[in-house]
Amino acid sequence: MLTDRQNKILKLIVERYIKEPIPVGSKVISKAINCSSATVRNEMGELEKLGLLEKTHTSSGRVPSEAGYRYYVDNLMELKKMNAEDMLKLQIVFKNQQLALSDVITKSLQVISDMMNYTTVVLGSKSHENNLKQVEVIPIDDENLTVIIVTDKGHVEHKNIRLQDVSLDEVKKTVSLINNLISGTPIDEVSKKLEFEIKPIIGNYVKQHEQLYNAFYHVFTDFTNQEVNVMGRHKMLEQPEFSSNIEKIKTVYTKLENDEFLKNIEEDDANNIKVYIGNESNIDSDVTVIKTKYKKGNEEGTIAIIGPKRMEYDRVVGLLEYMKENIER
Amino acid sequence: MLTDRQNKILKLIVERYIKEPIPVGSKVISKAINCSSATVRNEMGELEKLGLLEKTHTSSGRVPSEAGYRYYVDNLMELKKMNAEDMLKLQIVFKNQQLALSDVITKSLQVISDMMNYTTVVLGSKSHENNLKQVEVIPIDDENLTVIIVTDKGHVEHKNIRLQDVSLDEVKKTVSLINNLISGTPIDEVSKKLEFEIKPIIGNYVKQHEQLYNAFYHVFTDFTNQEVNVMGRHKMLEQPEFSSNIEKIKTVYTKLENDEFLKNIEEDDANNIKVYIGNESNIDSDVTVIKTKYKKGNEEGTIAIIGPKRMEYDRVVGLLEYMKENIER
DNA sequence: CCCTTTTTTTAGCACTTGTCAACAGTAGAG
DNA sequence: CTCTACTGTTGACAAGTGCTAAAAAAAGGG
Repeated sequence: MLTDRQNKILKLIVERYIKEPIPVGSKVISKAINCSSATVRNEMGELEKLGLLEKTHTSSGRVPSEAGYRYYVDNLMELKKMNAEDMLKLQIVFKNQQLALSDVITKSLQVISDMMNYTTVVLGSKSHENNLKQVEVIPIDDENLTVIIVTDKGHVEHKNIRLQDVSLDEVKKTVSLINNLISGTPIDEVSKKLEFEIKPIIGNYVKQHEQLYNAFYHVFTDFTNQEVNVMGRHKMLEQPEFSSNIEKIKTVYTKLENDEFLKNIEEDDANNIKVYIGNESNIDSDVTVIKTKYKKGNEEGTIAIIGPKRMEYDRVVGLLEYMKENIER
Repeated sequence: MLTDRQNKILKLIVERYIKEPIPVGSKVISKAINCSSATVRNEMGELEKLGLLEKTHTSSGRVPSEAGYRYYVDNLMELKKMNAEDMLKLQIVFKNQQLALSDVITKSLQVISDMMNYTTVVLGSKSHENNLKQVEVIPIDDENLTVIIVTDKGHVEHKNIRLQDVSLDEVKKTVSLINNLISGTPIDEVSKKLEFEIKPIIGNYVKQHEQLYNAFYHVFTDFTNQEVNVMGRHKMLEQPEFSSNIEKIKTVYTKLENDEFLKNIEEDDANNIKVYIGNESNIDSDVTVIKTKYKKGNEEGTIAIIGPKRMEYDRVVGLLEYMKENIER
């Protein structure tokens, strides 16, 4: 357990370092807490022994360690209220009644990325959690048609397919078969069910049944198994810890462009706000991910803010809380 | 007009520099053309006077200038045939009969990005060139529904909207009004026509006509005015000219993430393959864009490959020619 | 006051260029 | 056939540049 003074010092160091990424020395702190710099040095030494601070080299100021940030987030941080201006910007998006929920979320995270200068991510619900609700087709011309798939969680997706020598009537019959026989099935299992429950039936009355089956088969296997939306990737470039290290930029950017990778953000099923600091983020030792799940009716997903380890934790956590609240009611 | 020997030297320098980004000196060339290095130096001096070569500093080897690359592309380059392996990879995509054309193109450019290690871009046709063909609605639940818009160029898009206290019947009537009265209109002008031709009519029989009108209005104003698909942005990071210069990475990446910006690639309406070298690319002095339009039936768009100025022009142009051929037949 | 890191300075190395004088081959005039 | 003037080529050398590693100086904190 830390003393009050140690807590105070640690908090000061973390917040100062977040403000400006230069190691903070004992002098600056001593002024702020009315102690001699020597006293502060002793306390800093103690905090270093506890693994909460570290030095970049033998004789520099201290920098928070990963554990230091963790301790700060868990024990010292005071949530920051949003300022009126930022709140207004978000309310404009929220108040737009015509927008579907998923669009509201995407747009507001776009706004957040710009106002916080961090990268933001929206993850939809996974396909195995989505059940097929409805399939519709719209003919485009004699060869092409659009298939629309609606899931019970409100996820809608469309795909264009090409069919030769298949009549629209045959397609419509097949669609109504699918709607009657396998709606309610998790999207992931639809293609399997198509094979065993639909293919045998259409084999009897559709000439090009193999082709028709194949087309629908691919529509469902290609179904986005989880929507991933990343906003403001380049905000990461502005962070000084990256703009001086090309290798880091490469690894971070490659991960930020890999949807499959970003899906891992959702690994934790907790409903509250989670903070993954440095290596915990699985992206880079200098990256922090803050995320939360949201759930409104039967729609759910994850929103995340990605920034440097030196991120403004108090502002971001406060903001995410505000977002979650606004989404869920 | 350049002499044969000058052409030969310029070609050697460009190709060598493309292979490895180090200024090429007179010795290397002298070996390749059976001349003394002094002779080569004389010729190189001549080429520099003509503005085709330049030096990085007073006493370094020569590097092609922008005009040098231009001359190479226009006069010296011999198109390279694709190797069998690469061709096979693309044929797998092309041979997939069920895929709609736009999906074939996107997928094959994804493949190309991986095999060439360049960034690739697909631009769809612009919204003002697309005319509304058909609108459909699919009810999701009592508040939400999906609107599907189909254009005459085969572009399909769907949007989810929320309507309160509007009956499905009213929506369907409105949709059939739209289909009857304003299909054929350029997408850009649909919202205007909605106001003058649809709004007055539905005002008579729909209670929440304002809301209904607003929803459709936004569906059309939010219609993607041009689809932009970028693949393999991070390939740019691997290029040595960028990985040693953070500023360049920032500017290039910010532009590569800005869809509005990328749309400028299509400025030129030419149908053949166009090469924009360095500053001509409008992205960065070290970036080259090679692009071509394609047109198949009533679908059209632009595909582009973006790489360093030091890009393998012969391979890329050959590849784009192959792509264009395969798409258009 | 001591100590370590960081920055600046310095020196040496490897490389390429430009220049110049010598040289070889060619074509035309006498 | 020979002489001459000219052009293009060659080898050698001095000068300039960037890069690297080592040494020296400066800065900042304990």
